[in-house]
Amino acid sequence: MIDPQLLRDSPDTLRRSQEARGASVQLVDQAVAADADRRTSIQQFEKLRAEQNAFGRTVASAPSDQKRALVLQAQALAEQVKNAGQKAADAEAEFTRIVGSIGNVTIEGVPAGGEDNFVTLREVGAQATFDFEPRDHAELGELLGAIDIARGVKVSGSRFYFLKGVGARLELALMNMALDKALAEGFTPLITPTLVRPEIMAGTGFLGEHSDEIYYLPADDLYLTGTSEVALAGFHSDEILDLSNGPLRYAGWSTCYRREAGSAGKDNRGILRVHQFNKLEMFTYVLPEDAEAEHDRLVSWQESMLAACELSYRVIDVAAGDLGSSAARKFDIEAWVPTQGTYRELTSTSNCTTYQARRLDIRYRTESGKTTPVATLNGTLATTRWLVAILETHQQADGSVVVPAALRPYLGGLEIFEPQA
RNA sequence: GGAGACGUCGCAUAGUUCGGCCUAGUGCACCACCCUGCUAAGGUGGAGUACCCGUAAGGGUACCGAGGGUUCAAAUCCCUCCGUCUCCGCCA
Repeated sequence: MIDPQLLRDSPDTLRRSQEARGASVQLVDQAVAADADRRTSIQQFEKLRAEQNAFGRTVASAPSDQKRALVLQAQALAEQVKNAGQKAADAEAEFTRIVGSIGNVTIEGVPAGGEDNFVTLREVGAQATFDFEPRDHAELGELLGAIDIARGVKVSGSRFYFLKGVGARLELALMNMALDKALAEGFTPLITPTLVRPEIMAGTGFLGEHSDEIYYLPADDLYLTGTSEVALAGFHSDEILDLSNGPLRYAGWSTCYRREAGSAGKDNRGILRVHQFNKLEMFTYVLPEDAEAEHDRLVSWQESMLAACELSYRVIDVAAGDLGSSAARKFDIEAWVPTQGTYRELTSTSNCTTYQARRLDIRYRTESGKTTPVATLNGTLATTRWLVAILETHQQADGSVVVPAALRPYLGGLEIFEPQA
């Protein structure tokens, strides 16, 4: 949720942000009107309620012969209070609905426009070249006995797979390397629930535009999370945090589930786009004024992971129209995928400023003792998808794959994945 | 899965019998000041969260796990949900 104060003080800021996102500018004016409406109806209700409270005390202390008449009067007042209360509740709900649909205010410098309007901040590492016809990761995975797509489909349907042998080991190695990286930076590791309640899913903003991306279990009224961000953000919901010793940083590991509705026919081959994968996610709670610096730190940690995997990549500043509603700015790191001749997203890191925290009621105390929302940020440190880029980038003519040096300690010293006979 | 108990302002507790004297008492911890010659004790006062009005001082409303209901009036009565604990059963 945006800061309601901003709505009153500088609605133009919000209008510009909505415009950059390609979202409704008119929504801002509706919100301003709903805010005014809400406040007058609250005033009316509270005034009546105060009268009723005062009257109640006279009724209680009145002699019994007067009580009957007083109660009669009180009944009329109660009716008015009830109506005013209903009106106030309705106005509040309407205000919340409208304000809730306004996206976070984008940060100065975020490119306007849609998916294709991103700005490339930097390209790092040479793109792999081969003096043979490179195999794609699906083929390599089969050759190495690392990925078994056919059996995944047999057991669970399309977009499911088994990681097997060195494939399973590579994924665990990658996750462990990422975890060590996180530990070195002071993160607290968390293994998070992947089934969450509706309030938590709604609080993190995933039930809005992404709702048909999410698996839902009606028998239990629970949602399967598409990222541990959901549980990590919910972790401190309704709490007042102490950030005086610096940011709270969590590294959450979990399996992620995505329906991939609407992407039928897209990335059908291999494990680039699947219904289930694993991810190590960074999530940090920081003071609002430190959020942008923290965002840069998250990106640099991600970059060091890609560098450790010896991948070629670019960092992009995602355009306003392609941000989720919670994000004020988002950097994606995309790795070069040789057989596709293009960059594909391996990580994403969002600065949600105070937007997500306001909805989840996560605050800290300022020096004056007032409570105010914290800023939250999240970013990927490793996912199953990385296997695609790692396998393809480091392949050799015979179908073997050289293991990046940094990963070897996590694979018992294994230096090369050999094709199976 | 069966049976039962419980959820109160940081922590601990009172209040729920029989609705109004609860604007929720008390202890501990906390903050400020006072007193006291010293690691202690005592005194006075303050202190929750959110929202509304107000430049402010201040005033008001709501909150007793959550949401509904009954009532002139709900911590207290009724319903639903969530959670915790104990015992039994079953099973990793």
